[in-house]
Amino acid sequence: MNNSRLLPSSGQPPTSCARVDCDACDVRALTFCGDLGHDAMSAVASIVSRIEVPAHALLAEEGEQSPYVYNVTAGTAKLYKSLPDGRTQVLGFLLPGDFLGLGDDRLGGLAAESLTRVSVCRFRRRDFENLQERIPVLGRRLLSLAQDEIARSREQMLLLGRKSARERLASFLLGLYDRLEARGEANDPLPLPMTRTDIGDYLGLTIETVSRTLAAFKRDGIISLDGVHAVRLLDPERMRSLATGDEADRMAAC
Amino acid sequence: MNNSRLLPSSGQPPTSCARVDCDACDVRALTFCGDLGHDAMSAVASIVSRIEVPAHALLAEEGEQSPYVYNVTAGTAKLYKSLPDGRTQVLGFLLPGDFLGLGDDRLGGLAAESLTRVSVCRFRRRDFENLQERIPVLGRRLLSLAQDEIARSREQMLLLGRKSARERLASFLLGLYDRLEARGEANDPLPLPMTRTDIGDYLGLTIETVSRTLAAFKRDGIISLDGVHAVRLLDPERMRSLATGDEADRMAAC
DNA sequence: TGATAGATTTGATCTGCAACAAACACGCGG
DNA sequence: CCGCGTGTTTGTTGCAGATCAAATCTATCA
Repeated sequence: MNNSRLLPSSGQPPTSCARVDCDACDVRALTFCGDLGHDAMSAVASIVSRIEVPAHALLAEEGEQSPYVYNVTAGTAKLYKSLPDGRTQVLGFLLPGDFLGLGDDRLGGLAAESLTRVSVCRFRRRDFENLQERIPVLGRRLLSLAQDEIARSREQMLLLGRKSARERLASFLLGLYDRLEARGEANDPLPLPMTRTDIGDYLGLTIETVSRTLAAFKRDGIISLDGVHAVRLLDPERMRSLATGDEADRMAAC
Repeated sequence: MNNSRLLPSSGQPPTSCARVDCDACDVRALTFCGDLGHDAMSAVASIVSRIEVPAHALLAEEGEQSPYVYNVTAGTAKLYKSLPDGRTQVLGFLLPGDFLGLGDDRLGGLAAESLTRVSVCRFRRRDFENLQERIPVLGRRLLSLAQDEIARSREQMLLLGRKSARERLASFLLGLYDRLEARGEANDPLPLPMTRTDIGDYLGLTIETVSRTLAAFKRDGIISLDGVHAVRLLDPERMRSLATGDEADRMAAC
């Protein structure tokens, strides 16, 4: 069913392995490297590999601990888990600046797949854990990232357990909008690199419901579709009230 | 709607504040205190208060950062988040040995309420964070707990997004069963200190569906009910295959 | 440019669970 | 021991979203 290529986990990296220039990195502030001093940074730089990953490649597989952890610097990836019969839940989308490697070594683990061409900083998990021992601030930074992740997961549990399809879509679009905003990336035509299937699997809906709900938003003048992989939020604040359930769909018949 | 009493957050503790004897603590191994040396332990002991909390008291409220973090040593509590119109999602149940304070200071935060009488070790958040700075192993231990939490949350997202009502109930019962097992606590008549409403809000179902599904399990001979607040899992392995969706309900009509 | 396969949209129908309703159990205080 | 309130079970009905089906769009490549 999933015919993605798995990245070779050893040997030469798929593409280039240029010398790493962390000073020029524009997602540093978003991840664990942000507030490291010069010595810590060179320790990090000494164990990193810059890798270019093609679209639709597996970065990690379910059921086995990935020997690597990653920091995404460009592109988009998805994290997901599946049931034996194929039902799958997308747990989140990784954007530039996001870290992959927290909690994915527990229980059944999770799978990670690039949706677009993706650039990552790759670390051997062992090396990375050693570094944590030696650089206390790194551990603290990771704990902070882990807490963000926990808070985000809880918000998503509320969505999956209690929100309607409209509220789910609104939350999703707005969440992406805000995350890109925070990164200083373009979000006015909001890019949607994932398929409708990915969106449905993220929101606990079917692709048909995703499609119909987007069509309804368009009819209601809340969004405009710019092809299949881009949306414009015509009224972000209206969208925000839809997402939180404030708006009890008062103006359905306008 | 929720008329629980909020614990006084200052002044004298609700009940006793006996001198703390961490050596005698039987949940130490389960939480962050587990592998601390003698010095670290006395540093922890110097900032802890042992508190007895009555049933149905709020330990933390949504929308504001609790000035405390807690370690549960006895009893059960629930964590939850709500939407403005009252729909609520229970995020988890705290059992003895569970830590409360990871990620609850982010975003809208969450509420925590005791279901039974609960004993906790309470720490002023500030004190606790200072301690983290001074005792590196503490931070590492918390990061590990945070990663467990992330993995558990992901499993729950899969449940909420993709599992049927039967699978959800089976997962819930089995999860509680296994957690009590891991703590060396009684689980054969499996105690259910929470209400059907709590279970429904945890699983993204209504109380009626919870009740009907339990009744169906009973008819199918998978469980027996021991009053309303205790269940016996008559065939844990059957339950396990139900929970993971392996069992495509092949034997419904027996 | 045209053929082809996969993705998306749209339509029709079905169903699992929600919503509403009412009977029932049980714990607690008088 | 009774009466009351809250929580639970059971019955009935309705609907949001799933499922099944088919038309349309889009991307890719010869």
